Amino acid sequence: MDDPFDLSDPEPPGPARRPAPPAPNGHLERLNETQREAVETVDGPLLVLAGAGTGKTRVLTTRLAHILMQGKAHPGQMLAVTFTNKAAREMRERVSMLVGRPVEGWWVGTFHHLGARLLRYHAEAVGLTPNFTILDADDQVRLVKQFMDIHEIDDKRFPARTVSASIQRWKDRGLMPDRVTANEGADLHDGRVLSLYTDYQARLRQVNAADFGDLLLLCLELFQSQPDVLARYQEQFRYLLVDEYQDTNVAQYLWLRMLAQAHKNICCVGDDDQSIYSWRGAEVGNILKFEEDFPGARVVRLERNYRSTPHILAAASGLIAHNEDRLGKTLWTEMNEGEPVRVRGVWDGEEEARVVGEEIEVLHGKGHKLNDMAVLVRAGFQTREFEERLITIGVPYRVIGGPRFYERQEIRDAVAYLRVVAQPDDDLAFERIVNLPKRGIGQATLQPIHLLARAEGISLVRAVKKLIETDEIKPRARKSLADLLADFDRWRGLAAMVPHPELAETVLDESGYTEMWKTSKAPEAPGRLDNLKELIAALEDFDTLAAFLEHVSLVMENEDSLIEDKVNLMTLHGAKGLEFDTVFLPGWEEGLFPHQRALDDGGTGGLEEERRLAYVGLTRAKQRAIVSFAANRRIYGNWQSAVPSRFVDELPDDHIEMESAPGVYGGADQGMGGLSDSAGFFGGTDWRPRRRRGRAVQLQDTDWRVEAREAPEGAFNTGERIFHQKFGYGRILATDGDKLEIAFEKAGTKKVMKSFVEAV
DNA sequence: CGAACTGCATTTTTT
DNA sequence: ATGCAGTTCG
Repeated sequence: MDDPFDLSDPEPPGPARRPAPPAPNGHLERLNETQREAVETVDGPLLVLAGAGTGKTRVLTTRLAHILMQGKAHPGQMLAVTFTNKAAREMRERVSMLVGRPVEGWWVGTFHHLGARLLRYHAEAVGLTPNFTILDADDQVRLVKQFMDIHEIDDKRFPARTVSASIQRWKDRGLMPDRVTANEGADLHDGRVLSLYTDYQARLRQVNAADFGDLLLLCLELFQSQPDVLARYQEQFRYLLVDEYQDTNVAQYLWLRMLAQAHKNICCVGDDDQSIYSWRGAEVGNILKFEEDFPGARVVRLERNYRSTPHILAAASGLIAHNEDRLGKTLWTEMNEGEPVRVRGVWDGEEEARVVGEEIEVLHGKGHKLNDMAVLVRAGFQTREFEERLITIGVPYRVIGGPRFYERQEIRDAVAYLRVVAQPDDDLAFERIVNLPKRGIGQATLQPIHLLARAEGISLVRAVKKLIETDEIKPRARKSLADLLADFDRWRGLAAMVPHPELAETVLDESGYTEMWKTSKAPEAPGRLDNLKELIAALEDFDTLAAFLEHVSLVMENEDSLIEDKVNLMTLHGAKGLEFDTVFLPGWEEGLFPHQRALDDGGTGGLEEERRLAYVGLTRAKQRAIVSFAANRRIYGNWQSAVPSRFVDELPDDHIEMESAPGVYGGADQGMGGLSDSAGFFGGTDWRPRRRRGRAVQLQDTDWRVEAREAPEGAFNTGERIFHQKFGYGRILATDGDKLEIAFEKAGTKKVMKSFVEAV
């Protein structure tokens, strides 16, 4: 597909080539009334409000298949846009499945992917060449950093990360530097951030690069400056489909609106109650005002839920009803009642993890798959406690959303080498590897190069070329640089001769990069070498080096095979779009969830977004949801008492069941005294959840009184040998308030509550 | 130029 | 507690 306007499908259009329909409308029969309406309302703007678990993906894919099979459009005339590559891939697969053969030539992908594709065809029109580099978040920050000093930005108050984020936010709103109002620009460090943005943008052009925001913004620029180009795409895209519309930002909205103008067949699918990304520029407003933006729009609500039990659904609905800013939906289901959502107070994070671990073991023992269970936390660091616990009890788990393959240092280094070869003016890549492995090129050498590059508006590599002719650089460094440039040239020559995986291997070897890790005695060095091998292997999957590099910038993803049976640990954000039989929702405490930070700088809106997060969490559960909160939590190394989240109180009583921690441990009297005066969390020994006055609490007070264990208070001395129910025998290393640091014979050194320890 | 030290912040994340 | 980044010293 080199011609952007080439609409041809591999096969000629027309009824003759339509796939032999297994049953013409067979796909529609598996849909309910409203789903069917959403699928069949093909012409004109359509907003599908798809509540959690209402079969959104099925509607989406069936709709696309329907359009194709009705012969309304051929693939090249359809554009379907998603946020993640995973979603795009799924859509591609499922539509092909429905149609009964691979669908080729349609525009499916992420906003950025499609934006990049358009820009490659029209790069010159926006001041780039077609092989422009796509900068990832890390590159952006480093580029910003280079301008910090020139603009005299106080990096205490405005670190490069923050400045970069501000630029991103402007871009999210479709604002190039000249469009940011003076007023608003002045707000940020007297306009210094804005002027940096101007320079940053100019620099991107100079080095033939685009950041993520540009992939959309430059499209907008293109469409504005070349109406004929826009017109041809408008004509081409007869049917547009947008997934997760509540997550779109202004730039994406503008992009869509422009492209949809001719045929106005745009279908946006989303759920305002699941909008949890405002902090990265998403505008819930887009979904709230769809009907204004596209006059005559139909709105279809998908409200029948196929995922969760009535109790779970009711709990989630009751919670989200506390939000004001919503379109409103009423989810219902025909499933059997199921279990109420369980809500459990525990003493501290450790107990929380232990109790979750026990529950997992019990369920697993009853034949439930670990894959069907998930622990969803508010913040990444919270997974640690659960990981430790799961390791101790030997339950396999995976953490979803950890560091990704292409974000690893060695991979980024290697990719930088490839970028330097493929994109000669790629400054960021050049800087990354210029002294890696060590070539004796430090700040002193780099500075004049930067100055020249800046002064003449040329790339660093070009500046180096000029400077090594002079004696401005010390001989040693000059030699190094000259050698390096010679290497670059040689590699570029080689690029035409050998397949790119081989080229990559050569580059990494000859540059000394591989050698660097081979000789490294760092414990992680062998792993890094393995990763480099994996990278070379990954190159085989691409036709060209350029294709690979685009993939690296745009498609950084984790693929953890779901083949092995493991418990899933992830953040609530990471869980959106997923579902599990059993969902654990720990850490429901004020300050942690809702997160203090969201409250502080998000105000009411921030709170509502947190509540939507809670809603997302609950609605991930098919069979069981277990919410928990701890009375004490260690935050940044020190213990703090905690108050249960307001969200706990917002769960409707009829659909929850308050529990004490099961098992012999459980809260217990011990240490309660120290707590009751601070947080008022429990009312003395007779602990009962706060503020749940007089309502139908399932368990009686007596149930809350957990069997007290004979905990020999204060009887422990350093060096003493003890026994712990879970960790076994050990020796006390130190005492720390209610806790003891103990060297266990099997489990290693841990801090445990005094109350769980018995003298031997 | 590189290694050690000190200080500081520490939500969420895709592309 | 911990990690990262910037600074300082060898």
